[in-house]
This record gives sequence, structure tokens and C-alpha cells, in this order.
Amino acid sequence: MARFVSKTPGQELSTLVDTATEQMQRRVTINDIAKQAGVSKTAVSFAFNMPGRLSSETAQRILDIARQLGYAPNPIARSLNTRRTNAIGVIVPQDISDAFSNPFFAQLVRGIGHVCNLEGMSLMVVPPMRGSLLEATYAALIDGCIVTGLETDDEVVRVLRQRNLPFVMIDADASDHVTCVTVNDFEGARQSMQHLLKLGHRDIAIVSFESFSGKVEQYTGTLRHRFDGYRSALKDAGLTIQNHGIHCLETKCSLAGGVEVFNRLMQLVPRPTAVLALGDAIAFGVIEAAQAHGLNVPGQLSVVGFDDLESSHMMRPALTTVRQPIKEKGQRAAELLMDLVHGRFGLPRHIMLPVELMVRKSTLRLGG
Amino acid sequence: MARFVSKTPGQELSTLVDTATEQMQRRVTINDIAKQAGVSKTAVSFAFNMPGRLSSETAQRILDIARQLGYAPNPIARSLNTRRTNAIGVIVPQDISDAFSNPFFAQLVRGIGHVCNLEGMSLMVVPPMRGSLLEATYAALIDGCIVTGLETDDEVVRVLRQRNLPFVMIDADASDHVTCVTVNDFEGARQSMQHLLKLGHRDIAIVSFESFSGKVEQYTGTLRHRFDGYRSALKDAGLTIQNHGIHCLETKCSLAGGVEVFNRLMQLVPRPTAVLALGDAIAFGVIEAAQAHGLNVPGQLSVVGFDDLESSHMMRPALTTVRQPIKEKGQRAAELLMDLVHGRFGLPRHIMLPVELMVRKSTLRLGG
DNA sequence: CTGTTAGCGCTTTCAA
DNA sequence: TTGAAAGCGCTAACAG
Repeated sequence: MARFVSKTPGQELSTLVDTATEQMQRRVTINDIAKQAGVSKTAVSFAFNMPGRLSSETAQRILDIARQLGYAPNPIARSLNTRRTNAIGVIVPQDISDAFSNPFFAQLVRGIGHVCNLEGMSLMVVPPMRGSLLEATYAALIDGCIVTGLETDDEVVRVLRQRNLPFVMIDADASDHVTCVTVNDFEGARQSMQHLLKLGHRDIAIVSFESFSGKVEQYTGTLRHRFDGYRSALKDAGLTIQNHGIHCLETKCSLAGGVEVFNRLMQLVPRPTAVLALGDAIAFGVIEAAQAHGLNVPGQLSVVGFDDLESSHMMRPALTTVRQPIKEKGQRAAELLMDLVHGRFGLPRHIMLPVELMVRKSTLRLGG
Repeated sequence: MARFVSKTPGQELSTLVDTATEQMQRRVTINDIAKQAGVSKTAVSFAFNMPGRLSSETAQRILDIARQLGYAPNPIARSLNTRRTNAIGVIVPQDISDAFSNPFFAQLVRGIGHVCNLEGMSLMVVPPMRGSLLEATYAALIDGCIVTGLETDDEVVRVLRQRNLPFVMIDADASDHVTCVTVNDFEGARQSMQHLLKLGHRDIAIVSFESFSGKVEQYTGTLRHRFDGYRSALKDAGLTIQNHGIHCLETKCSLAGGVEVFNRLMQLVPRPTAVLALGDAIAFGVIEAAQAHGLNVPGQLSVVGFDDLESSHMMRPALTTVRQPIKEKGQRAAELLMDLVHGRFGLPRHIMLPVELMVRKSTLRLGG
């Protein structure tokens, strides 16, 4: 490791400056500036953070010297004192690439980002670290976070509490113990299923995103609410989810996931005449694959999405889907989080946003 | 500020535990655990970081007590010692919401995220803080960063050097002083312009994303290279960018930006028969607006994009565009950054990735 | 295997 | 207006 500069307190500044121009440099610290300026660390600190408390000459001299020596305050050391990092996190249970493979997530982040902008914060995406989301949660240098894709009983939530980190959950089951933002998944799902049933479809494949539990019966949170909605609509039509024609599959919530699931869809017996995707991204993939296989959508296959991404109405055919206010969801969650971070209130709150069925061109009356 | 627990060193542990159950709690620290377990701080530290160096009973006892008291190591304090934050940043000159309004950025982040995943890092999006990107750069708790949308002579680069933070630039002018990743913007631009010219178009609007300089002559970096490419193709056809039919506009690089620019496009004299957008997102917006105004694309207006986003071939009409390997761009940049972070080498390197013109359905022979 | 002792680099009373 | 000194909570030689 080449030659190191000894850290003797009384070290000559000239030595510092000399070595600073070399390859292996010791970072310039507040002490170096203080010494060089002939003032205390306090003064240097003031010069940067509360210049008003110093005579303007002193302040200026300190700042000048700092600039000369190329000094930049160490933000970590600062954080240790202030207990603020000026960043919030968004915790995701999958890796970053997967998370952003669904435009939904980018849109959510836009909403969160809007609030970050207002508050002067950065945004840290916190995925599992060496496979462990817990480890990542322990290590994250943040003032608070938004938790996505997890349930309220997740260990991550425990760690967040242990770390005393304020947090807001998105799409988790409402509970008195956590602050969270959701949408009316039940109603959105119910209406979309109802739409297909009204069009005469009886052979319907429901394509969910990966739940990591696999069993429809064990779904919780968003997935649970949506399936409750499907069941409700089916029931109104005298059907159940166990019916011969109703199939439930899972895939990654991305265009690629939709493409992948299409093949499995085509193996089903009876072959579905309609697909109910739990994410627009999946719907895109299904449509793309269907068209690649020469299938006409909606002529031979109706497809419904969920989300209403920005590009969903521009697809060919324009996608019938359930619109949820994604950006607002992120924004509201971030606003709640900022309240918590700033200690504005402590009572857990729950916000549920509305959804709306957007009937467009990817669904058609059966046989019509 | 309710009652505070005094911070007397000799404080009884029972007091701590009692107050820990109250509202205003002092965080449990390594000292509390050490005291309670009757060991030194060192031992506690080892229990968490190198359990092997402790007898398993001791380690277990410490961990148990820690869990009981709800102790979580303070990652900031840890970082101050280790000089690692386990996060890298991606610096963006606009706010987060704007950055992600272009799917290009999400795709870039996917590439970066892939490497983060491999390296066990989180990813911090660092936008300007109260309008100052410099301030944000000073404050970011990161081990290194990827810089987007900035030139090599930006002040941010100076601060990064001052902070001794390794960084990699994306789409900046190559220079011997910085490590960066670009694509062959010149060639992509040249080919796309050539394509339109071959189709007989002579009234062409070039829609650039915002440069914050405004003057085409003052463009640098990516924009500069692309315009050099346009000029080159024009020259081959005996034209110049100052020609009567050639117009240059700017707008935000997003769908909304494209929609916004469409109106301005329609005011131009002569009215363009083709649009060359510097981002697919802009192209989407232009097409959407054109269709909303009853214009046929490509019948009455040809549109070319740049990027080839995931959804670009699914649009109606499928977008003719210049494909650049966005995700790979992010990935390569992140890989270079990790090399720097881990001190694997110091020489600035420059990677230029190839592009490819994808001729699809949004362009048509003039009058054909 | 375990503890002592210095820090890491900055902020912040409190006193001068 | 300025400085001394005590932390912030943890890690890491080094010694035993």
C-alpha cells in the first residue's frame, strides 16, 4: 500500500499538502483546515454550516483555505452527529433490475421522487443484499423508508422498528400498526372480471405476478384483495374460481413475464378465451406473444390488464385495464413518510386510493 | 420534548430498559449490550461481524441480549469506521420524477442495478437538493457514483474529485481525465437522418431533449455528436442544418414532452413531413398527438426515434428508431465503477457501445 | 478468546 | 466571536 502519511497530530501542514498531490493521499479533514487557518474545528464547522456565527473575514479565510486544500466535509461523520442522512429508501424484495422491469415501479418512484424533490432528499433503492433483504435493511443509510411488496408481518418490518426507522408500506394489508397506502384492489378486480363475464367469457386465465407463496388460497395483501374481487364477480355469475374454465397462473410482472406465460396459457384445457393479467406489463407480454403466434387480440383472445401504465392506451390494441393512480400512490406514501420523519405525528394511518376500469380495445364479446 | 434520559455513563441498565418501553426512547447502543452482557464493545462488535472470533457461547449470549433489548448496530457509525456505505449513487441533473419520466432512465438503472445486485450494493438516486446538484453531491452517502446528463467540466465532477469519490460518466464527451461510457451517437444520428433523406424527406424537424444551453452550435457531448451525425448525412445530400426545411426544437425527453412539441411542430413553415426525435419517449408523444389530431403516421408524418425502448416495437405504428444498448450502458458503467471502488485500477477508460438503425413502420417514402 | 485503547471526522453545548 | 471538550456509535490494532 505505498507509503502512508503518519497520523501524528503535530504533523506539518506542508507535508500534507505535498502528499496531497501524490497518489496515495490521506483525506483532508476538518482538523487540517483548522490547523492551517489557525482556528478551532468549531470555527471550521461554523464556516460551513452557520457562517453567520463567525466574523465574515474569519469565515471567508477558512472557506478559502478549505477550497485550496480541496477539503470537503465528510458527510458520514456529519450524519453521525445530526442523525440525518437526507435520504429515504424504497425497499424492494427483488433485485433492482427486476423491480424496474415493470414500468409500474418507475411510475411509483416518480411519485416518491416528487416529494423527495420538495424535501431535498435523495432516494435509495434498497434491494436484498447477498440475498438478504434483512441485511440490506440493517445497513441502509436512510432516514426512513417506503416498503413495497411485503406484508406487515415481514421480518423487515421488525428490523425497521428495531432501528427506529419511520416507514410507510405500500399495498400491504391495512393494519392498525403500520402506516400504509393501498388502492381499491377488490373493486378493480371485481369490475375487470365482471367485464369479461359480461362479454360472455367463461374460459378465463388469471395471470398473477409472483407471490412467492404460490397458492391462491394463501395470498395476502393486494393479491388477496384482488382475488376476493374476482371471486365476488364470479359468484355473481354463479361461478367459482375452481370452475373448469378458470385457471390461475403466476409469472414475473414484466413484459418478459407475459411472453413467458403465454406458452403455458396455450397449453391450458380448455384454452382460455380471455386473460386477466394482474399487471399491464404482463398483459403487454401476453399480447405480444399472442400476436407473434398469429393470434388476433381481441378477436381470438381478450386481454385485460391492471395498472394503466402510461403506454397502455397507445398499444395496439389499446389495453383494457384497471387504472390505479400509481404516481399518486408513491407520492402519498412519501408524504406520510415525511410526516413521520419530521415527527409530525405518530398514529398509523391508512390511505386507500380509488381505481377505475378503462374499457378499450383489447377485449371483445366472445365469438363476436 | 418530553423527558430525556440523562446520558450519564454509569446509568443503570434497568433505567434504560424501562424507558425503552416509553415513547421517547434513547436508542440502544453497543455500550448497553456490552454492559448488559458483561463484555466489551469489541466483543459485541465481533458477535455481529466476526462471530468466529468469539466462543460460540459468548457470541450467542451477546446476540440474545441484543435481540432482547432490540439492538441494531448503527450503520452510520459503522460506515464512519469502515469508510464504506455499500451504496453507489446515480447523479441526475433533474428531479427524480423527471428522470424517470423517460423509460430510458429506468432501463439504464436496470443495468446499474444488475451490478449492484452482484456486489451487494444499494442504489441511490441523487437529484439536485434545493436546486443544487452540488449540494446533493456533497451530501450523498455513497461509495462512488455514476454521473448522467453532465459534461466532464461540470462542477459536480470537481466536487466528486474533492470528495475522492470514484465516478463514471455516462454520455459525456470522452476525455483522458474521466472514465466514461457512451454509444456511437454520431453514427446512429447519421444513419437515421440518411434514412429519412433516402425516403425523400426534405422538410425535417429535429426534436432534441433539453440541453439547457439552447443553441445547437453550443451543444456538447451526446447532443453534439448526434448533431454532427445529422450534419454529416445532410451534407452527403447537399444540405445543411441551416436549410430552409430543417428545423431544430427542444422539449423534455418524455411522452409529455413529445405531445407538447407537436403543436410547435405544426406551426413550422414549411410544415415538416418527418420528425427526428432524439428520444423514443418524445417520438411516442409526437405520434400520439399527431394521431389525436387526425394525422396519419407515417402516411402524413414520418417519425424516427432514438433509443429503442422496450415498448417501441409494440407501438402503432411500430417505431423506426436507433437502438442503443441502454441496459448494457448502465451495466458497463457500473462495472467500471465497481473496479474503481475496489481500487482495481486507476487509468480512466472509455467504452463506446454500438448502435443500430431499426427501420420499422413509422417512416414512409415521401408522398408514398 | 477477550479487553483496552484509540481513533473515524464532525457537531455542539458551554464557557471564555 | 471563538474555542475546549465531550460526545455521536462503532471498528480495529494491539496486548494479554
